[in-house]
Amino acid sequence: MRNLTKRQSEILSFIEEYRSINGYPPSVREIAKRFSIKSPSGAKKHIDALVKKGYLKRGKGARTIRGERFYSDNVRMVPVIGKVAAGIPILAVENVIGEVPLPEKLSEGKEVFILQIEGDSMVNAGIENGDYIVVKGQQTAENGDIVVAIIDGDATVKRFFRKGKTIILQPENENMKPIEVKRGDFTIAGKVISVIKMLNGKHSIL
Amino acid sequence: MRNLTKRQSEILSFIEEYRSINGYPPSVREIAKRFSIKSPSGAKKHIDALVKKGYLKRGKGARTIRGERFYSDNVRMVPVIGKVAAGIPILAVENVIGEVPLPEKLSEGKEVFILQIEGDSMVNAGIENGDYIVVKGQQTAENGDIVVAIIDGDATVKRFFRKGKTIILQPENENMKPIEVKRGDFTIAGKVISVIKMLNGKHSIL
DNA sequence: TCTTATAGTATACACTTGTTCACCTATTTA
DNA sequence: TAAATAGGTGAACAAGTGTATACTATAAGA
Repeated sequence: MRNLTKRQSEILSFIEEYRSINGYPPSVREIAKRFSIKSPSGAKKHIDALVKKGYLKRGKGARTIRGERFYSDNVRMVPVIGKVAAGIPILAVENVIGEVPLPEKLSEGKEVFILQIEGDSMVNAGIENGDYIVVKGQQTAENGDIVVAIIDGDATVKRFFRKGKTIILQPENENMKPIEVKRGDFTIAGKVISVIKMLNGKHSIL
Repeated sequence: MRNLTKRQSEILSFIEEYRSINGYPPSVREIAKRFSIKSPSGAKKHIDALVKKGYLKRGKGARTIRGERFYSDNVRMVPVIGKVAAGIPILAVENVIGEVPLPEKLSEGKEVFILQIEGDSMVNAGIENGDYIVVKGQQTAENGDIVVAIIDGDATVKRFFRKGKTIILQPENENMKPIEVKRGDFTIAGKVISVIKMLNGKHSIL
């Protein structure tokens, strides 16, 4: 990546901003208009320079300016689950207290939901009381995965291990002991794919 | 939002996917081609239906299809900053490696950006190597805030304290000592408002 | 039965858009 | 000094693109 002139940098910023706001890139003439350049060829020179320096790419046809960076801007609405009521499936509408739009990489797969953590059993994994976890709904897990497990109707977050026929749910807290599950009323609700910590005032994601 | 027909749903998905891959939406004829519709007006009918049902909006000119749910006002595109190059302002385009849409509560204010953490100096605050922090750009801070500080061109994340005239940058790691800053080349880039931990495969938010 | 919505074909047209070419002026570099 | 780079103007043109119109056909509802 070579250095940009002040003008080129301004124009690149405008293209990014325009695209971010509108969802599609500006036309050459719109760029020219924004910078009071009176001829489309004037703006084109800048675009060509930005392409040459590796900041932009061009497709065929109208409005096909493309930033070299990858834009992961698919957004999916993800339900936020409140206190899980006993006997009601975790994703049932009764448990949903809100919805949050999350980007693709934070909401991979289809059955994704958000839970707020109560308790300190996973502090050593960086998951603290009040944090939100993004959970990918699945019924299986591999050794070492952090999972949301339902034991006798109560949801709990632990690290999952299977040793032969017994399943061990391991807290990440030196003051707490692992839970050994022997096929009681036990299901895996999902796997934790990311953690969101709110440090602002209300500590709320909604 | 009214229901979509199977065909309309397919076409909406294609538009979203195309835009996600290319950075700009498809033209009417490209949509027609993809679905072996032999006339542009055939594809246009579907677009009109999707607009009517509230899933798409149209601008003026070529390739100005806009997905309605991507750009609801409670989502804001937030730049992801790569390695901060010396001498270049942290938010300059040269440092930006991508963009991620974040919900309102995760992107409050205007000058918000995302940084990836290098190092373990804040582990006791639940901020670990590889985590992403959402930073609200501001030049001041209050005692106890976790801030991104620039010292001699290097960006560092620490807890901020001011005692009289000296500023103390406190790591959250028992193995590290606090840094005392005496008004050298020191600026605050922003305050950390949330932390995003990626536990999935690639640990990448992009 | 009539109406509406969905889905598609074919043709035509106007406007948007990208691009090229010639020409101009500074500033920087070899 | 000559050459390259950056920045800009103006006119003209070809291709891409959106849209309108007319026509056909099927399925669902009132």
